[in-house]
Amino acid sequence: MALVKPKRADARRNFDQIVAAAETEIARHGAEASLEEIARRAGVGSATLHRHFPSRQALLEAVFHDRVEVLCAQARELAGHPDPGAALGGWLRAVARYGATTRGLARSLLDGGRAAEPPRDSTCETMLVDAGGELLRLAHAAGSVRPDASIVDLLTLVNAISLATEGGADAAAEATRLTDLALEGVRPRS
Amino acid sequence: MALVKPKRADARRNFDQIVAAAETEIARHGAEASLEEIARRAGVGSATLHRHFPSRQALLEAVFHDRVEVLCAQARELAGHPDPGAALGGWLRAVARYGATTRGLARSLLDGGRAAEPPRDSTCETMLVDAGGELLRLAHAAGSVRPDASIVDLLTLVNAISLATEGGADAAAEATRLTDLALEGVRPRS
DNA sequence: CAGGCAAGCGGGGCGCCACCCCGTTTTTTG
DNA sequence: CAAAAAACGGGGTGGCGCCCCGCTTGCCTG
Repeated sequence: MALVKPKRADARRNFDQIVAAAETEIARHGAEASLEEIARRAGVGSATLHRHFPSRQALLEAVFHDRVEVLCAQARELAGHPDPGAALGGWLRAVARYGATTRGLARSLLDGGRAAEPPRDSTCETMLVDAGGELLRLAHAAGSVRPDASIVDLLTLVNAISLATEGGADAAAEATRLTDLALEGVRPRS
Repeated sequence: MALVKPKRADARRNFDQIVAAAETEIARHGAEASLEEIARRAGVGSATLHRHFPSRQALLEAVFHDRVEVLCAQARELAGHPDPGAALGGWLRAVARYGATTRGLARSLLDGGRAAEPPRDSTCETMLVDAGGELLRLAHAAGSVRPDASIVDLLTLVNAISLATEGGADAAAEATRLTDLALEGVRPRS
């Protein structure tokens, strides 16, 4: 929470240019976009890219941080909703839709979960876990969610759906439909 | 259905050796294993590998064909089960477990679904769709599955779960748990 | 405002990979 | 057994991720 180590002006400029270039390049070619190409489009040597982002995952986190923050803000907003079960469901649907339509995001979150590296705080994954955890807590209290469902389970499920539907025709609709299926269950309600 | 074009003896031998090498190499390094390394271990030039398998997907299909066939056989067996809903559920759980514990399989099925290439029949995906479709038909008839759930939906869901849990500690248990969650629904049963 | 120094830069090299060309070898066939 | 057909594989090409190291640039102090 302390202020970040101040960077030199050119370093910050390059950092931003790399993130911007990565954003368009990942949107075009997915999470496996060429780092060399990103550096080229950012007008930067490839060594500079690797210095700022020691791993592909680090770059992905930087690219998607803002978008994930938006989802977290939505979660905080929904926390005031009168029906906690509906709030949680709605948020999970939103997460699924977001992941399915934003190329690379789902893959990024998946790898983030398995990172062998120092699980630095404030990763996209922990942000979502924290924001969603509160919604789940409320839903649990209201008895509208199975008690054995954890937030990590739910996010894994939703993220898996994003991953599987990403890139298909009308990925948003597909992701929403599958999320509905998983939330309501495959067996018909009595 | 007709007999396949007879191959030369050495061609068949190399084919088999490549598949065997790919099997161990994919088990070790996942679906993105190095094709060069596979060729090397098979004692074959890389050109030979590319001649037999024009795409990575083609190789994956060859490697996993037998294992998928086993799953399909299980489905046919379960078709005689007295409770069609339980039969379908059990089979989907089995598919999830299989995909989560067999490195590369889930990825292979996912890419297979989005293949831009000639969707040749008898792919792993169509095999599973056919075998599972029969189970779903029976379950639908018995009213133990939501009518709007298609077999493609269910397999996509289950495969997504495999993909997300693959590689984690105790992937089988995790995959089974998430599949349960999706089948029963996140909302508690009344 | 000037000078020194550390922080940052990026060209270029290394090792690995997918994919393909084409002269050579092996198998089949009549 | 010889010629045609089929398959083989060494080696080339282009691209990539990653890193080393001599050079440049911005910053901070006096």
